[in-house]
Order: sequence, then C-alpha cells, then structure tokens
Amino acid sequence: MYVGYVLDKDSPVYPGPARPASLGLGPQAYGPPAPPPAAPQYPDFTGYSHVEPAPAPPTAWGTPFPAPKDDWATAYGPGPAAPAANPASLAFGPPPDFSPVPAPPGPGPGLLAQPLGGPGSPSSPGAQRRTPYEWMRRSVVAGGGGGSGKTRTKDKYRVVYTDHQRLELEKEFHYSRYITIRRKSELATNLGLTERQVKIWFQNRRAKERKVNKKKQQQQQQPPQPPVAHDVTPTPTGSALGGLCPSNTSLLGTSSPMPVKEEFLP
DNA sequence: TTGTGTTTTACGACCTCC
DNA sequence: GGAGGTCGTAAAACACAA
Repeated sequence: MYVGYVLDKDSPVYPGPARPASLGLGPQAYGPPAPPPAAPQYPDFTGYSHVEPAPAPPTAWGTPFPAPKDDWATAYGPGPAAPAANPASLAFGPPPDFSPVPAPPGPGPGLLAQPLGGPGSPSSPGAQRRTPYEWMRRSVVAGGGGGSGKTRTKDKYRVVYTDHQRLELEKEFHYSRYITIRRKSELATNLGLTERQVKIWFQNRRAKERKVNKKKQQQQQQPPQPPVAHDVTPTPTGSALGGLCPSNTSLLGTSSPMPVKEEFLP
C-alpha cells in the first residue's frame, strides 16, 4: 500500500506497458522509453469523441480553464499556468493515436453511440444511459461557459471538468491506478488543474472502479452458486496489492499489455 | 415540468507510512 | 507531522421517465 512512495521511485505498480506516448507528455518523464504498442493503446476508448465547441482553436481545449479556486489560490499558490500560455510545450490536444471524429452537427447517432460491444450492447449492466461514455457527451457546461467550467452558485461548489481533462485523466488512470507525484504535477499543469484536483480525481476514480467491480461481483455471484467460497478475487482488505487494486487482479497476472477496465469490457 | 436516480467533484474522518 | 490512501457523504450536474 501507499503506492505513492513506490511509484515515486518510478517503479510502476502496474508493470508492463510503458506509458503510451500518446499522452502527449513526452517520454522523458516516464523513465525507460517504451516501444510503441502495436494495438490501440486505449481500445476501450474507441468510442470517445473529443467534442469541442466547433470554433475552438486547436490550442488547449477551446476554452480557458477555470480560474483556480480561491481557496486553492491561497492554499496552493496562484495555480497552474494557463495551458494556452505555452501550447507548444504542453503538446496537449488529441493525441496522435487518438483520432477523434468530428462531432456530428446535431443530435443523432453520435460517435459515442457505438458502445464497445457493438450497437446496443451496453458495457455496463446497470447502465441505462445510451452510452457508457455518457459523460463525454455532456456539453462542457452551459453558459457557453465555454468554458470556465465553473458551474455554479455558492461561490463554487464544484466545477465540471472538460471532456479533454477527463479524457486525459482517464488515460492516465488507464496507465496506472495510482499516479506518481511527478505525473500528478505534470498532469495538473497540463490540464490546468491543481494537483489536489488530480489527486482527488484519482481517488474518486478508484472508488468508482471499486464500486463497479463490487456490483459486478455481486451480479456474478447471484445466479449459480450461492455462498460457495470461491474467492477468486483478493479481499480488499487482504494483501496489500489486493487492497490496492482489488478490481484489477488481472493487471497483476495477465499477459495483456494494457489493463483494460472491466467496466468497459464487453 | 417535475420527480427520481445516477454520476461527478469535493471534502472530512480516519489510517498508515516515512 | 505531513502526505496520501480508503470510506462515507454532500451537493451539483445530468439523464430520463412520468
């Protein structure tokens, strides 16, 4: 546990695939260079469409990031520099291997309407939504907000991250469930978030994954065998690694180079 | 339009490690 | 003691049915 310490030493918890260069952050930060994967690096992200406001400039994500929260500004300094300030060095934007299709002009069978298992096969059992990637369809925030991303009231209760911010975070999460301090800093800078936000996003993301896996596990246990002790998965409180990533035992034992989130599996 | 359920940010409490 | 982990929860944002 406390992988952060381990990860910080550049020893990924999830050995195997090297970080895809497509993350757009350059290989220099990831230790040993990685051979380019032959397969799509994010097969389960094929449905993602980076929907941007049509006239968005190619820099950043079309809109400025929300200003750092006030409390963050006080607690964490002035906040990250605006990504647009140095777009070249940030090199963010749809990664080369990530080929978004232009957003359809109107509602209709969007790109995301193509679930992983093919049309009409939701990847998540409980998913009522039209697409498992429903969040990708959301407009970045009304009000043209174009982008402040800040939604709301009470002075700022929470912001809605942009699609691209989410995408990059998801990609990073795909690479590793636990982000290193260095990567957190890079990601925060590149995405215009605070490190705290990145950290919390990962925490929430892991929680989400645990929740999904728990649900799946319950569903699997239901039909055939009632309470037979078939503990295929390590108990969350069991071994350290099991506790760390109870849902990704495959990561530890599979030959698959790229951990694929189970929730996205067909 | 409204009610309801789900997802997404964000935080606090508590724990462990260095 | 600080940082970061999980767990639980609050509340906004959102989707969808009635």
